[in-house]
Amino acid sequence: MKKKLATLSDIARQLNISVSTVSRALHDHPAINIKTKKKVRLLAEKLNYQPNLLALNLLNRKTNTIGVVVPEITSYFFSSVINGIQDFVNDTNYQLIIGQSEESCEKEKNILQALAKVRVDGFLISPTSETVKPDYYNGLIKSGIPLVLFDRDCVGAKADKVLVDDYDGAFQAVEYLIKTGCRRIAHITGPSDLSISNHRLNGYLDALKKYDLPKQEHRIIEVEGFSPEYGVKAAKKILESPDLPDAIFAINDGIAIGAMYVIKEAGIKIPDQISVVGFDDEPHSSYFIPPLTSVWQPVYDMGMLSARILLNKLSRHRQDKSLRFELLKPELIIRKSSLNLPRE
Amino acid sequence: MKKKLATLSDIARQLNISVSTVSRALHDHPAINIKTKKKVRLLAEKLNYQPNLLALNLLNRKTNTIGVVVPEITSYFFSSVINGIQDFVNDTNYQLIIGQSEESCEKEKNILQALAKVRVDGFLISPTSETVKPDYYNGLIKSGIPLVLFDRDCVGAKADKVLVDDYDGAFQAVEYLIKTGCRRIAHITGPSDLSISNHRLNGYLDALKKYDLPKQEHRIIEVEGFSPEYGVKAAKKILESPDLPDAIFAINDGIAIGAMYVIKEAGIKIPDQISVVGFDDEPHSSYFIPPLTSVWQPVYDMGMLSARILLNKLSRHRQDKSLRFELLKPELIIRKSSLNLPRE
DNA sequence: TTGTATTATGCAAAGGTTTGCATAATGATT
DNA sequence: AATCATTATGCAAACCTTTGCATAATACAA
Repeated sequence: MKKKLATLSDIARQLNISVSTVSRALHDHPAINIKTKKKVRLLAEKLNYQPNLLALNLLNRKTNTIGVVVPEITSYFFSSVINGIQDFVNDTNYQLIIGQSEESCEKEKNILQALAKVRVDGFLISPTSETVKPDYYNGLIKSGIPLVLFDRDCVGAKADKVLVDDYDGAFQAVEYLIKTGCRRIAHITGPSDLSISNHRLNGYLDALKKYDLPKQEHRIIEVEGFSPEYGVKAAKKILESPDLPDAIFAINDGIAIGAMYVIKEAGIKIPDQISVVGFDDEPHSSYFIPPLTSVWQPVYDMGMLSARILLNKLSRHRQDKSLRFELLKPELIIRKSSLNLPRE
Repeated sequence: MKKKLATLSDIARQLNISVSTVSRALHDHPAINIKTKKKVRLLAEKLNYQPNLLALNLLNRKTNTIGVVVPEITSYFFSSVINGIQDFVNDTNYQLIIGQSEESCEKEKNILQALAKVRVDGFLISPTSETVKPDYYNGLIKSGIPLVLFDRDCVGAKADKVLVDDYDGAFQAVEYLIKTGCRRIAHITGPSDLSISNHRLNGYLDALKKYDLPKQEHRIIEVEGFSPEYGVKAAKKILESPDLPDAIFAINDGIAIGAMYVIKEAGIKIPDQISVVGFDDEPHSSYFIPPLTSVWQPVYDMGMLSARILLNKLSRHRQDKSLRFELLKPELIIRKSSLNLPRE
């Protein structure tokens, strides 16, 4: 049943002319007689001729496909970035192939390998929390496949990078907490190999330092994942201590939401007793009670920009060695899970 | 810099044998001398020979790629289905190309067209809420591209279908509400062209009927979208009326969450005064206070199964005309946004 | 009529692989 | 020595398109 589509030679045969003439006619080549062109176009239309992209791929040694590899697609964060990528790519004739590394370095490598095998023209990658060495990335780059890293950094990778200024976002959040009178600010941080964890942690620490607040080890809790259940765990640990914090700055909204749940269940008032601030500003977050204060990130723009940089690089065949490093600005969105005015 | 990878003819030249021998040697063809095979394999290894898939695609007239088209990827629901698809496909040598229709029939058509052009071997589609005629789908099928519809139905499409028994899920939810003493149950329904809206609405209506409760038009509110802000709008409308419901069954969790927000802000107690039930059982939903009662759907399995059916179909070259219709069972997850025991 | 310019078309290679068929080379049989 | 069977290899077509170069066909000038 697999209907064979019409090819150039079908048209050529029916019109008793050569394949090359047909090809040129359809491309409006000046050397072709106008009457021939008309005949060819008419028949092509009638036969619903579609150029065979597989043949073109082979000829041009490119697929017009780019590989996107993210830790997971079920999170609002990454799916929104992909959204931005999609929207940019939509206006081009590129297609997206998407892979999930599930935070596994091994798995990431397999995906990259598979996608290199199907000859994607370039990569957009957000490294796993395990990926610490840039070797494999650099191998791909060296073999001629350009690559843009987004959201998460991998130090030493010779790739373009589009990141968010996590340090700044964290600093804003914590400075704001301090200005509203919080003095015992806890931080729930992420996997320590992850660039964003460290940048946010540093932002937190530097904000404390700026206002001469002590760094207190026991107020820094590390979690291994980003979903609410890890927030629940962390918050329970925090509440066990008799020395309660007056604010919690969580590495992301998922964690913050888990924490809020535990805190409210324990009968502690948010924000009167404890302020809570998240990171990501997920759409759901503003429908919690109280709505969650959070650091918004330009996720969609990050996707758009990453795609733009990659496609731009692909379009200039002579590759220039220059690498772009973009640092997008996050923004603190203040809602009711934190105070508006200094406490008492 | 674009390094050219080794080809069969590179190997052949160096070994002074023909390309076909090399090809056969690498495929362990019985007619090839064992010593030749060894030589070839050794050199192939050394040159890091990778078969050029573009050439194979052209030769086999297939790409080992399948197109997935969903209304949006940023929702938990669809991204989880994709997750299931990915996981199934991972163990094969198929790749996924993903498109977003954004609930626009026009856009969906464009995507399908583009993907057909790049010669995907098959489609996994969840139709938009606008897609009412199956013509374009059937066109694709007729042209030889198999197609599996998931989650949302399109009546008349001659495709395999993997759906969830939305009717049953809604019926379960509403029957449970009735059994816990609710008598004035409102329903927030979705776009009326959408199969899932109708099935859930019918489940709601039939449950009422079974318990001799009247269908009350003013308790049925239609929304055009699935995110919380639509739930807010709908709930406001419901609260305007003096005749408050004692339960709200929302078409999905997003709507339910928006509604809960408004209800709680209005100082109405959940579930004491109004029970709220959603649909989808998103991970966030259990961290609201009160945690949301919701109808869980086997999203991941739906993805897995859809992919399995499609790949199965692709593997048997003689296509059989038989179409599968799978109806997966949802499950009511009772939490604290609804009563456990009959009221009063 | 011959030569030159102009215009329109075709040939063939390239891109990399697989595979049916033909053939070369070897060994065995009579 | 001649014939046959066996084993190993190569040729060429097919998948479909683009494009440099050659050539055919026509018109025009000398």
